[in-house]
Amino acid sequence: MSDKMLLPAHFFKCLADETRLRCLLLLQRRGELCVCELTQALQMSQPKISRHLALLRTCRLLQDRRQGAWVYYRLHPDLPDWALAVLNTAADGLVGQPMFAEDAGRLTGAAACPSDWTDDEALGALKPA
Amino acid sequence: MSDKMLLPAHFFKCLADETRLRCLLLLQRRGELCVCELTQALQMSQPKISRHLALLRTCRLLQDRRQGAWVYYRLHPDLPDWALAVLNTAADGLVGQPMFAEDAGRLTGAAACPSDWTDDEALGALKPA
DNA sequence: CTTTAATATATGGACATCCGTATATCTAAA
DNA sequence: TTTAGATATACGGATGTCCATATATTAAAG
Repeated sequence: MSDKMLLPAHFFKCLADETRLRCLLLLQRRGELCVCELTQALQMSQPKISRHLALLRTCRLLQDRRQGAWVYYRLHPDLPDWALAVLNTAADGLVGQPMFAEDAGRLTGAAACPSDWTDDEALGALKPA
Repeated sequence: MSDKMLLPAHFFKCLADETRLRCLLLLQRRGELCVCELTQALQMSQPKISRHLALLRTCRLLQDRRQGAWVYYRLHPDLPDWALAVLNTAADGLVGQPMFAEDAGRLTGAAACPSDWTDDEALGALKPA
């Protein structure tokens, strides 16, 4: 859990929890999501989601970006090739399973935070406030 | 841990231990190995290897085959497509890392059990003894 | 039946993980 | 500065994991 290289077994431990796996697969598909969107998609308590996201950030699987009151998470851009390949393969293979499909479905619904911006807008606007 | 469908998070938990991951990747490459070969390749105690293999068999990731005093393990033929795809992707991406390359290297060395048979010979011969 | 080699399991302790609940932090706006 | 919403962390307790050691099982050979 330090700043060392990502060990394969450690990486898989991150995927070995249903909450974390569902977050990661959703982020692999959607690119970037805030905590409240994930909370709504997975229908879990905010502290539970937040705790797992913090774990994934500490392990360098996720990167966070603060924008006002919201914190957006995405897959870490420095993820090793093998890890990204595993995530992509897992997402491709599991996207059809009900649990993950339903998570994605709940995401298209009500969006309480400004998540309908494009990435460029989200990254460029409202920052030099 | 029962006879239910393989849950993704449960599958990844099986990969989340270094010993189990090394066994699985070796089996993905070599097809079939006995306990003593794995013990030698990973340089770990026999009870430790055996315990992890039993876990993987219980979870339906591995299938075992008894041949005389030896027990051979291989990836379970009924593994779901998504699980096999993840294993293949992981093996492709990790085969170059020292730890896994060294495991494979120790396998080519001294073979105490009749592991130099082909699969056909191993499956067909010496059975109606 | 005894021995030996290969493999499996039992036991118990050290440590890690996960969760719900409560509370703290942070930001924007009033 | 107060308020409110979004997010993070602390605290305990229940449960799970991993290991080393010792012992049991199984099969072939003698």
